[in-house]
Amino acid sequence: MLSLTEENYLKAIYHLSDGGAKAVLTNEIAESLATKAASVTDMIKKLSVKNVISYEKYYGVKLSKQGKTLALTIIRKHRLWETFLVQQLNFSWDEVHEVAEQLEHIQSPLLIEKLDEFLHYPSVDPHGEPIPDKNGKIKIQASVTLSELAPGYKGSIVAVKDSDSNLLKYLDKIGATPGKKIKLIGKEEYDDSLEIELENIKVSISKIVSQNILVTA
Amino acid sequence: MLSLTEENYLKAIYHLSDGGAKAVLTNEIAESLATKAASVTDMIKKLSVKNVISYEKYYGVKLSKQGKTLALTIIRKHRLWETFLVQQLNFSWDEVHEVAEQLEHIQSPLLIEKLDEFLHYPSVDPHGEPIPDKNGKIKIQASVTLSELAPGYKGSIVAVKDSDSNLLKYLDKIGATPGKKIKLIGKEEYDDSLEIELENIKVSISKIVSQNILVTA
DNA sequence: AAATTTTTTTAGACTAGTCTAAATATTTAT
DNA sequence: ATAAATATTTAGACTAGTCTAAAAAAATTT
Repeated sequence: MLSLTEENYLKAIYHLSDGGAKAVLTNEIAESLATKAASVTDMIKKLSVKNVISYEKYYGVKLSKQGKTLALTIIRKHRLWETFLVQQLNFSWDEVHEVAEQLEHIQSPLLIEKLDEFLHYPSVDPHGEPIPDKNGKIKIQASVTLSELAPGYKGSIVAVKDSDSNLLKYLDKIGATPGKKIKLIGKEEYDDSLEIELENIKVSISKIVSQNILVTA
Repeated sequence: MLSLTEENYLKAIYHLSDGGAKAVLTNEIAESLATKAASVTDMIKKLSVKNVISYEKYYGVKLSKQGKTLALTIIRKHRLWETFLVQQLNFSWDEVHEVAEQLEHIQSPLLIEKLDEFLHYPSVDPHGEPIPDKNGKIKIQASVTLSELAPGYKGSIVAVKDSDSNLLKYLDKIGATPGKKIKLIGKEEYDDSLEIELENIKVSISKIVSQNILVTA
């Protein structure tokens, strides 16, 4: 059984390691959790003793199989709650992140089972991110960030990476939400801003925004 | 802003003081929270500094106006979540207490507003207990415990006091749920057990059970 | 290859909440 | 009214999680 803080560390490590694929550095964790490297070192030791990560001094951290499963459970809960908040309680997609950060720590497997059923077993959350099933399996939809593509591309929006409320409000305003058809018209070499088309309307978006939009590969 | 622990103390004090009516002793709080009197003394000092209770050494604790409001907010959240779990997620009424104990600490006024609306502003929870509205107002349904009444009484069940899962399962089995019509047929002087009638079926219940059933006055 | 910079770890201190054991106050019984 | 019992508080210690400052290791630059 993990404490709330331990769960947050595990989740951060999962995201920073691209789902457990690569090792994560102490400083990366510290930055992501807005804490200090010294605190991270301490927590890493604790998590290591609990066998949810493996840890080598001055090297970094990798999730163990068990750690990965636990991280996926937390992410599953987070995304199911976000889905509930948007679909059932009429939250807008930019309002749900902070609340879901709290709800994801509620301990009750039965609750999550029943919530999943209530929502008819959704496969993606309101931001297009996949929801792990109860065994931790994720259905990955192949995607690339819009910033990696060249003019001429046609496809549709899969997901939005960042949960920042201002970004989400902006994307909502220009109609850039998961499922929408999108065309890449042009690219400005000077600042890498993109000219895109959404439902026959052309919009220009900055590089940083384009890096947060995932589209069909 | 209160910590989770502080919220639990406040809630315990609210219940033990009959809604803020009377002073509560250190030992009562300790017993109710399964902690030690010394810990209670420490916490009492903290809550006192925060002006949510008033405290006199060797005397006890009373809720301040602000403390009462905060306690009611927590109770409102608890009972709304219980209602959600039973009505929407198909929990049985004996399964909801522990989960609601966690959910009641989620901090988001918007969430509670939306949940209340989603549930169509319920006035009582699945156990018949009244749900405070957003201003902390409670609609009290006049009631007495079954144990106080004499044979010949006819009325209906208002609420069940204890949240113990085994009690609730038992009451469910004999059909003693809020709203049900009930008659008091007889009383056994030796052990104060009662003969009652629920939907034309006679059942005998023990004194301790009768003390937990609230019926219309 | 040595010097410098960056990253990570250790050492020691702090807060919230808890505990045990001892001291003190209050209540109850004689 | 005094003794005994009970309740409450204080004192000091412990854990989880955090921090700053200093030490140590690794990476980078020259």
